[in-house]
Amino acid sequence: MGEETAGPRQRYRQQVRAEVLELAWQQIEEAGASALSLKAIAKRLGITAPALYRYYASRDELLTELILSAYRDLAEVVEKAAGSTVGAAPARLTAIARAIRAWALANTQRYLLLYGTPVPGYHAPPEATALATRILTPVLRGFSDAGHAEAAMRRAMVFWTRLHGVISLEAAGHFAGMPFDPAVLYTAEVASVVMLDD
Amino acid sequence: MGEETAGPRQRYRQQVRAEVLELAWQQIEEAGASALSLKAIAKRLGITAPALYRYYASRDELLTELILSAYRDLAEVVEKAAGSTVGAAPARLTAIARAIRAWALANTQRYLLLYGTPVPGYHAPPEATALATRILTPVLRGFSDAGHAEAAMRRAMVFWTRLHGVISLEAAGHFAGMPFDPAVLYTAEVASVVMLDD
DNA sequence: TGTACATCAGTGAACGCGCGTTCACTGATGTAC
DNA sequence: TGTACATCAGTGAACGCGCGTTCACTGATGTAC
Repeated sequence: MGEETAGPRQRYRQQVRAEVLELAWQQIEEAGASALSLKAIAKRLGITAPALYRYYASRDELLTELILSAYRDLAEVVEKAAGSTVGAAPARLTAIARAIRAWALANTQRYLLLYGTPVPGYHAPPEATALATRILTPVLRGFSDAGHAEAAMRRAMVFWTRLHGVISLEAAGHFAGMPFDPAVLYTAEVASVVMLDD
Repeated sequence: MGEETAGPRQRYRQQVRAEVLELAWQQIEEAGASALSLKAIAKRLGITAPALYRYYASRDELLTELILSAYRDLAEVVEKAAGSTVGAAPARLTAIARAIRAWALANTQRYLLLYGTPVPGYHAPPEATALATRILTPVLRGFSDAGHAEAAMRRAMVFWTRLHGVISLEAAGHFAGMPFDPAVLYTAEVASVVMLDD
């Protein structure tokens, strides 16, 4: 009790914590997750490094917070896309796929932090796995209209891997040398799995 | 001229260069590419760090050598798989796909170095792009049996992205929380693109 | 075969850098009476 | 409304660490005569 009536200090705390996250994202977006540095964030905040420890206990805790908030962000995007689309399942799945790609391209490093090469030495908390499945839930629901549970699961996995295949290569810049438009490829891949029947 | 008659010093040089690469791979396989450290390699070689500069001019040059040799390695694997399979194109493509996955799982970090999140601050040389297309060439040839060039190209890209989708998520450990066998999924995905017709 | 010289692998000390993290402290802000 | 006290955000100095890289050097090895 007393937690819901946050005093001015609590409010300030939350605000600075959010600012730290924001600056951390900027830093990651510029140079990748392994370049995340508490000292650099402190400098940009106009604060000395030790002061940061008032808000995050360690670099790992900050990284955890970043990953969880990215998962939550993406989960909301996916759920919103699923919710705002009326009509049949295929249309809903297509909307989800589009939303994911848009989010991934707008937040390249954030996407790679979630689904790319793992940060060496860092182990994600169990909560991350829970959020990852939460993101897949609307997809699973989209496929469960027709067929039994196991078939729906398999198609959800195909949905995930096919989309990730295009997005991750694009986000990592590996399409640079290829004479092919990833957007066109993506649309085709989405259709391939949404229309799939077996 | 005179290059082909390598003296003992030249031979020794090449041998140490190869040893350095080997230790670098071990290091990368253990802690990711961003953990690559000249000092650590030197220590493992039983040599002081400055001595390494006799063999590689900088960390970047070593990284370039690592990336190029990984590309060459994978290219050989793919070409060998393509060459040793007699018969129709689908069988050849399936063999290629199997070889790629086997290589990727045996050399997780090496695969991620080529196709995963790019190393921050490092820019691959143009030669890398050439090797990347060389790897795709047997795939392209496998699809060019039927259809015009552009269609073959598109199917090669689909081959690439679908396989990468499964492999990269598996290599990065993102299948851990999923109730699905990536090997089964991979086989199905390979079949999906090899059998594809449109 | 023996000697003089050139080559060059490897050493040890040192550089400047940025990192995460600790510690004892100051001083402003909020709270209780 | 005014004062005394507690809280706690932020400071500054310092720690140990590992990094890439340079420099002048030593000493073993290969080469030319």
